[in-house]
Amino acid sequence: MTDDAPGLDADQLDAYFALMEVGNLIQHAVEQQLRAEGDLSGVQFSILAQLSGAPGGSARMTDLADGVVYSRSGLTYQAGLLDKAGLITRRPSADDERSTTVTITDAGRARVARVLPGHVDVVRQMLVDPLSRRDLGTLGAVLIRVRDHLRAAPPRSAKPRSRGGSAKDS
Amino acid sequence: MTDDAPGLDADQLDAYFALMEVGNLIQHAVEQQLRAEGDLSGVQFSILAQLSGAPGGSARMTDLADGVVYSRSGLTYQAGLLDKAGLITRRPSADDERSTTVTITDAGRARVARVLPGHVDVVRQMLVDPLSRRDLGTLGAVLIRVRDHLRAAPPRSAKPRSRGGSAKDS
DNA sequence: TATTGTTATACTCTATAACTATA
DNA sequence: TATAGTTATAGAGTATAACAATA
Repeated sequence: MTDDAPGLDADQLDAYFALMEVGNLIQHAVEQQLRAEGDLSGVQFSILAQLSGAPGGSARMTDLADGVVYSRSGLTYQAGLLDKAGLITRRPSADDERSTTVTITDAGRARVARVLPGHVDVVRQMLVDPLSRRDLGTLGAVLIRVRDHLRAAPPRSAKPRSRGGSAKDS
Repeated sequence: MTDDAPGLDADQLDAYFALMEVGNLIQHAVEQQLRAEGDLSGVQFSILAQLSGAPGGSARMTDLADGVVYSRSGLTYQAGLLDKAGLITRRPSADDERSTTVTITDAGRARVARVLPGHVDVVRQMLVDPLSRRDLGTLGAVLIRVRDHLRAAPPRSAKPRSRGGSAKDS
């Protein structure tokens, strides 16, 4: 239907703009809270949170990169900061010496625990409270569908690395 | 109900994480497109788009700041770049000499027109296509409700400036 | 005195390319 | 040769505080 339309209709644009504005406002508020209460950036918190949920509190750099999008060097930079702060440790992986296994420390878990209440508070105030439980459920369901779609179709064309794969067209 | 709950339940967290991830992925893609096709950052595009829709293609710096969130100095910086590029003009406001009236130029409008198709394309691919029209409508409606809520209750506590207002408690 | 905007400055973050080491 | 990660470096962007000018 929307195949050769030069633009999007009003509803579609509204949804897009609202999504971006809401996302930015929440992100901004969350980053302020994380910085104030835990001296963490949003990215750093994401890394720690991801490790918290991982088996053994560990993951390889590559796994983390998949969840944080950023460039590898950017991840190395952030991991360096977290390491220096004693919130994670890094060591060569056991099975593959090329890999680095990142592990969250007790201090790291404590830091997450420290900022989590405030973090949750911000999310609740900005996103959860203004919606009925039912609407929030709907929102989540729809967004998860979008997310899965986006994960399945990564930055087509980008990623000179990591995608490697089958069809080398040169 | 969720009054003294220490955390959010799984559904609520899912919605939050999905929102942030989708927002970040789209923003990232959009910024790449804007940079590649129009040599614009996302913020710069926002400013130009806002001016495009304003009467006379003009707005005061303060009006722009309200729509872009960032600090005033950040806005001045971005406006400086747009000015240097010939995409906007700045001059003291007629009615209030303190204010700066920013106006989009023909070149500015042309630049917006140039990047818009690709911009719309990205949004369609990432957000519109994977959803039914109905789901997208629902998504938009819910997010708009959240957005209005957030706009009504600005960064409570923040903004030493601009909020001025009634109750000076000192 | 309050408000609008700019400037100076310091800092954080991200990306690109070159490089090392292991598979 | 391909993959995992780091390093060096450069550039963009943001925020804070001090400042100038008008209301």
